[in-house]
Amino acid sequence: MPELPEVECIRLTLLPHILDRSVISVEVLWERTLSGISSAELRHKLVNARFTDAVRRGKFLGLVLHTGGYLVFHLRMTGKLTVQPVIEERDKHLRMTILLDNDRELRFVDQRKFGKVSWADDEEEWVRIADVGIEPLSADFTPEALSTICRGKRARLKAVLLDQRLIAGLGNIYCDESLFRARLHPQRPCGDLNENEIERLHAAIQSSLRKALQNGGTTLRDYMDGDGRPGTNQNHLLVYGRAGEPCPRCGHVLERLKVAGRGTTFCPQCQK
DNA sequence: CGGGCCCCCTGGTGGC
DNA sequence: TGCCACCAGGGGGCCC
Repeated sequence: MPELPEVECIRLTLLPHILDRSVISVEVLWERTLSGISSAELRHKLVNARFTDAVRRGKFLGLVLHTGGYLVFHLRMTGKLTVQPVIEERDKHLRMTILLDNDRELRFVDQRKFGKVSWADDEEEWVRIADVGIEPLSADFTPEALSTICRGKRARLKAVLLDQRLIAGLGNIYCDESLFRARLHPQRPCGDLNENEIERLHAAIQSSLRKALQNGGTTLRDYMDGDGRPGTNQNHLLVYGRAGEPCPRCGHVLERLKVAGRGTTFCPQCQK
């Protein structure tokens, strides 16, 4: 499940492959992958346009064209974006492919069909589509900023961390990892945190995301970067997917519950 | 405001 | 070996 670190790794690995490449043709194999635009319209926007940049907001990836337009991706659960030689065999879950001017294709593969591709005519529209909260690795994300987000809220901590309108890019994996690192219970009412707990949570969010970035993302089943390579962060997860195993901090058995509709792994001993 | 549920999907799992 | 119910999960929508 691509979250902020995975989308960022895809952005970084994709960029050198698409930079200054022009679009020859566009093929949409599953029309419902598109959101807010038809394949005919998208073809019209893309053919002969040249990629100039790749940007990210939360889990949204924007590939920028020289026309000022943005090809916008949200990978949701199983979306994958790679650039590969056109002669290479196509995955059976290929949903869209864009032929570049160097005999390579930008391919969007998405087994579960939850992923979405959309289009923004300009930066303003991109900002409107990728309308999410503060970037947790930006300079703006200070303990004070986190405190403001949490203040007065009665919602559970995990629900707040998962809310993309508040903090951008955290999904189930990095929520559980961050809460464990911060030694905070996922069901704690958000507004109850004291200053020290806010600081712990702030540091934990940043360190779990930075570590995942360093490790090239977490590959549980599907994730791969723009070069088609898996990440290694799955070997460094502390609690996610480890229910029933001993807590790496205290040895108590890690437990699983449902919070905000998501499977949640935590240590009942360490996380208060 | 917040929680719960459904829906979109597919493939893996476990029960019979 | 086969069949089928069930589950996971990001996010939007809806209801209470």
